[in-house]
Amino acid sequence: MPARRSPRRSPARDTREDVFLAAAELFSARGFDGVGVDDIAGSARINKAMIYYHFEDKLALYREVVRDMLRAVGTQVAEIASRPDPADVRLSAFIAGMVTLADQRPWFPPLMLREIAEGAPRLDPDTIALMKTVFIAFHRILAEGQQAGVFRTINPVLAYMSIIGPLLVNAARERAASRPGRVDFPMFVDVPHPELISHMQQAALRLLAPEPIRP
Amino acid sequence: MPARRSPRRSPARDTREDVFLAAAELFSARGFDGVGVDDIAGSARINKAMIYYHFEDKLALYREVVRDMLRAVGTQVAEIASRPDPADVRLSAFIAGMVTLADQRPWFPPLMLREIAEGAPRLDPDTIALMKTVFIAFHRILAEGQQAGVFRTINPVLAYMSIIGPLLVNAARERAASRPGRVDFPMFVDVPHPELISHMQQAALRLLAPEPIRP
DNA sequence: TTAGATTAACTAACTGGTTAGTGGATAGTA
DNA sequence: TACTATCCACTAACCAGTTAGTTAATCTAA
Repeated sequence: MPARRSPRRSPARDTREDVFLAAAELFSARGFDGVGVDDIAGSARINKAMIYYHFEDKLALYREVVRDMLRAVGTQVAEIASRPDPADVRLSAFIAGMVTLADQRPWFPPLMLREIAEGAPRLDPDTIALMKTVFIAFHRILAEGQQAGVFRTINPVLAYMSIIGPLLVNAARERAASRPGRVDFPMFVDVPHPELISHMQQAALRLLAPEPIRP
Repeated sequence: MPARRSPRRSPARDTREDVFLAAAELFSARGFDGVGVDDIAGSARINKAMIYYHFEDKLALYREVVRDMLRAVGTQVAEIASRPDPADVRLSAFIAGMVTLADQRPWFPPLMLREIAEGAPRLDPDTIALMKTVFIAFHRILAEGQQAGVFRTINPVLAYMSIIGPLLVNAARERAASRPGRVDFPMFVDVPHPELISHMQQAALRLLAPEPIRP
């Protein structure tokens, strides 16, 4: 029998990793329901069946992407929160860390915004627990800063929103703008990361400063 | 010529409106691709074909939801921006107005976050233009405040993100928390709107205050 | 003032295309 | 040979959109 199969892919490639990255990219851009398993297979240049060989199903693949990203964020911010530095320094590091993580995993912000928008109905309890970790790390910095007198009294949830909200929205906006087929929007300009970081650090410190702005 | 009649089988029920509201609710919760036309029909308790009787197709229905919402936001913030009040007063009104609008059209924030996350690839130029309107209104308040010396120099895009980011994320978070099948999250607590408004107004004024926070 | 004509509003059942997931075969490797 | 990685071809379910036909409110004319 003559072999009618197409040639095998070179073993140097890590198929599982290829699938993961393609899935992260696509889920980030179009959401869970907006991406077909065939799309992922095509983007990763592998056969669709390989996805089911390496992952249980589409949902498990999606969860793995989200879990990977939340694990990275969670461990990093927990480390920052437990440093011996003063709270305002740790807060600045928290912000810089978030920007860096969004740079390393650019699919993180849009994916996160979607999960917030729909109340994370697809995530398992373990992954939800990782989301909590990030808030808890922020809350620790805030509470210790308040005890030390460098931060004012403030609703922690609102403070958290005021910091991660702009970071997520800005990152998602930039990412969407950089994708092909983007929309012409005066708002869709590039902001250099150093400028973004110092803006957000300044905004956070102004938000939390104990004295009123105009005595 | 005889006047065109306006027959209504059962005047108590407006089918088109029912479809619109069901679609807004579902698109907001699950996104364009996460909602089937059958879902909308079922939720509105009408036959699926009626959706195609009242709207061109699924995409046209989606666009109508987004356009309605952006029109309301656009006209309201344009009106606020053109008031004779000082810039800081207008900025506070801008924030209060956004919260009120999110209250009247609760599907607005999640839908908007999704559109930001994916770069609004489904929206037509007219709808995009409405999005620009909102930014332009904010920009006008900011620029006039800077000229009057009540606001400091700041990147307008970052300032915009710093204000609408928390508003959108917070509203989406609250909405997701109130939906059935929600997730248990310490962050998912209710924040009363007056508290939210005054927090965001204070945050915005602190962000834009000309003097450094610690002289 | 009533018998038909007209039309908006509606329904049930269908169609053609798509999608998540599978079964089974093949090839490289230890 | 046994095991792992890979691909082809298929299926069952689903989903956007259509079609043919029904119902009832209003209009027209004798």
